[in-house]
Amino acid sequence: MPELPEVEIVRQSLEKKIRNKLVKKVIIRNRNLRIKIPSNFKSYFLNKEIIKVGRFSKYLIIFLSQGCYCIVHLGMSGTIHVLDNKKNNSFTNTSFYHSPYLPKKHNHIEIFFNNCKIVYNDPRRFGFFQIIKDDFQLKKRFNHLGPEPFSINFNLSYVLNSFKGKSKNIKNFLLDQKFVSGIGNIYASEILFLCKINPFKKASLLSENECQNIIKNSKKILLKAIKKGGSSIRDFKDISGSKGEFQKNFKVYLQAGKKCKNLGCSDRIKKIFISNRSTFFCHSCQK
DNA sequence: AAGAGGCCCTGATAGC
DNA sequence: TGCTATCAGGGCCTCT
Repeated sequence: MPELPEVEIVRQSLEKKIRNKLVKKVIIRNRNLRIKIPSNFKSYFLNKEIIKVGRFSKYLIIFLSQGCYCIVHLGMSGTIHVLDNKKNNSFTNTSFYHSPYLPKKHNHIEIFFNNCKIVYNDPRRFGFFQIIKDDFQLKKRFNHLGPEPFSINFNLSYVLNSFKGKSKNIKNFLLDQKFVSGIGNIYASEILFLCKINPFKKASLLSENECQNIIKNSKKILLKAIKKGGSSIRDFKDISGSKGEFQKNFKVYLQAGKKCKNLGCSDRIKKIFISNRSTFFCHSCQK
């Protein structure tokens, strides 16, 4: 589900809800996420304050008082829900008003505050919560990831240098988090359509101008998606259950068989598979 | 050693 | 209705 824009939407709404709040109670219902929840997990949250909620790439970073962090990754199907406690008097489940958006199954983690609780739901359990004990470990944790598209380090010389001598196609490069972090399968297709570059094209064959376009349009697409509240296909919603709007702006993703949206093009969008990931493009516009 | 593919897991949907 | 097959927004691991 979540690429950088969706995670950023979750971050923004989550921070408003839990910043500066004290954790009163934690319930773990299923420890078997992608990274197993350790037995001492609760102690890092209990009676700690949420200093802020940050993000790098597709990872949320919960800053906990006393210098610890909790990294949250939503995997493919993870969602975070906030439920307000309008009675404000106890921590039993029934004291929280029912949220119509909260699924009945797969609510693995619940973190309680005085007047609300957050619930982590993840049917496929590809996501995780991971405690990071200090700044050094935090830096190390993200060491293998490339710059975000917004970073000044994601520039022409970096891109040209990364592509040099490589046989990998550009679609796989955009999905490679070591190269650039935060782009996933939806936005990779959208970016390449905007750049008019064929997803199969070997990155080393891209012109300087095409590389500039990749940089420019990666920023453009992700920023626009954030502005629209992310993309909601299937089940992405923000923490209060509102859907994003960017899926209405998809030019190629999930548009197989439909007419290309470029003016004057009468071709239809094709769906193909590259490295087992669905890829959408216009054969006429993307060379 | 770069790069492709399999795999972790459950649910929704399509087709019979 | 109910079975089976396929696919899904990620990322790590293994094999070639």
